[in-house]
Amino acid sequence: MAQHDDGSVEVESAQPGRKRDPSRDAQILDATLEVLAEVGAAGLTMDLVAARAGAGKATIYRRWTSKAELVIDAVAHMKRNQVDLERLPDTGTLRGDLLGLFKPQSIEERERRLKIMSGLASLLSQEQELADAANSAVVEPWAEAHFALMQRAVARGEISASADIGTLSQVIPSMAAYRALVQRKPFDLAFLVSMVDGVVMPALRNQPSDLPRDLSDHRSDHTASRVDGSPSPRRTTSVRKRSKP
Amino acid sequence: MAQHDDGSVEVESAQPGRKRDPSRDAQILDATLEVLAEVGAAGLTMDLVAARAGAGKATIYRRWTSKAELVIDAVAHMKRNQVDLERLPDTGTLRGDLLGLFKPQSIEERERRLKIMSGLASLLSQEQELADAANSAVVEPWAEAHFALMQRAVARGEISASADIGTLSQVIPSMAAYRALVQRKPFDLAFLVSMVDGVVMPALRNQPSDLPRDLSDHRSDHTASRVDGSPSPRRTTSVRKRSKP
DNA sequence: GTAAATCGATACCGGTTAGTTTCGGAACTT
DNA sequence: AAGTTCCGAAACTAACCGGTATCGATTTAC
Repeated sequence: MAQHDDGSVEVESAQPGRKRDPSRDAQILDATLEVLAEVGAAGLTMDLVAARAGAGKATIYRRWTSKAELVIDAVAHMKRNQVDLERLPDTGTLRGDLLGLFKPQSIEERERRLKIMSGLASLLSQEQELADAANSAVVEPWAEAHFALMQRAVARGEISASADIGTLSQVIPSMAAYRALVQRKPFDLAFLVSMVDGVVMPALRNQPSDLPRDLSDHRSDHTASRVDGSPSPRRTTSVRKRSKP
Repeated sequence: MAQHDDGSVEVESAQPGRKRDPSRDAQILDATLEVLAEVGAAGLTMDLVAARAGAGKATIYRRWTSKAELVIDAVAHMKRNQVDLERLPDTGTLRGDLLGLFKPQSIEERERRLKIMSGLASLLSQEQELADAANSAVVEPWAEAHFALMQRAVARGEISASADIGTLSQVIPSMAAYRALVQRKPFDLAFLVSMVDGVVMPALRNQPSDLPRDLSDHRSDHTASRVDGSPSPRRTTSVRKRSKP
């Protein structure tokens, strides 16, 4: 900023002409998020965003240099109104607090966020199939292994039979995958040890059954379907073609 | 299949000519995975795959109808050689078994898988920035909230101060994100309850410190950086441009 | 009122890439 | 050896899309 002799700071002399509306930015970012949630990042085009925002492409390029920057900015934009750390639930018990996080913040807002997140992943899965394939190729077998190990530990009496090993067997594989996929941190021994010693082993040493239940006690719908620990039937994603039409 | 009067089944009469080599399929799928790991799904082109496989594009299109099917098939293909449920470690303790899973299976093979998975997500992160933005917009604030709640529960004496709340505060948000991103299952109350009652609460009720340690006791490098539970400085992903060059 | 600046719309350019076609050669069957 | 089928290479087509340029309309400061 240029400093003048008289100590005044140089001000851009006001020019005639229309002013750029800054609130337009948010509208465009919102439109971007909507398109993202609908067609996914793979199907997102600048023309779609422009049409949705009721704007010209030129207007968008006047504000962001590229599609990449627009999308990144839009995703960062959705941070606003996220969980408010000043207004946390306070029910007296940790369990109540954790569950309380579910309701207070507008539930449809979280739904929207997850939809956008799915839209991002629809990069991953223009066809949902791809995400399925990745999950069943990497995470599921791993979770099955954990499940089998835990089941064996139950059998030998090392851990309580009432532990929710269906859920617990998915914790490390899922978090490792998320870590690799999004956080891009290595799956190293340090991570594994803190997961085993900080999460899984402590959890296994407690029976969840003697905890208070103030919400309906849904049993997990996502527990491993392999109750016997047997290997799952290998899902053959056979999309091979036999002959061309 | 046509049935004849004499009871014999019609057999395709063998024709002269070269036979299609089925092992070529696996080579092409492997090439696809290699390319996937190197340039990501976004940068994957049929020409790259063909070149890597030493094949013509026509050969690929003779076997798969589209790029999407090829990639899905390739991802499903990598399921082979996954964790072998028949050869699980057996160290006598669950903790040992869980940690034992880390070594036995060829470690570079798992590295490769995670690389492929990252390749898939490089859709997500043509620029790593996008994944960062998504993570810090959705998961991090959520984990911070959990961290704050847990810290409060420690302060009031409800849970042990030795619990690894840095790691534990990330469990539910990360798994919810993975669930939304890849598994495409809803984040509903049933899931939340089984995570809270099956994983987090049981884990919090145990001190990890009195567990046996037979591996170096790395403390988690991934614990929440907010040790005081204060809201993080809002990361302004400001990629906006000021003026066109 | 007028000049400057932004606006939405639209046409356009250029690069990329999925998918097709063609072709000469090689392999396998009879 | 002959006939047939598959092969890799490469040229080709067509579509899509990011990004730019242009234009007439509109707004606002002076």
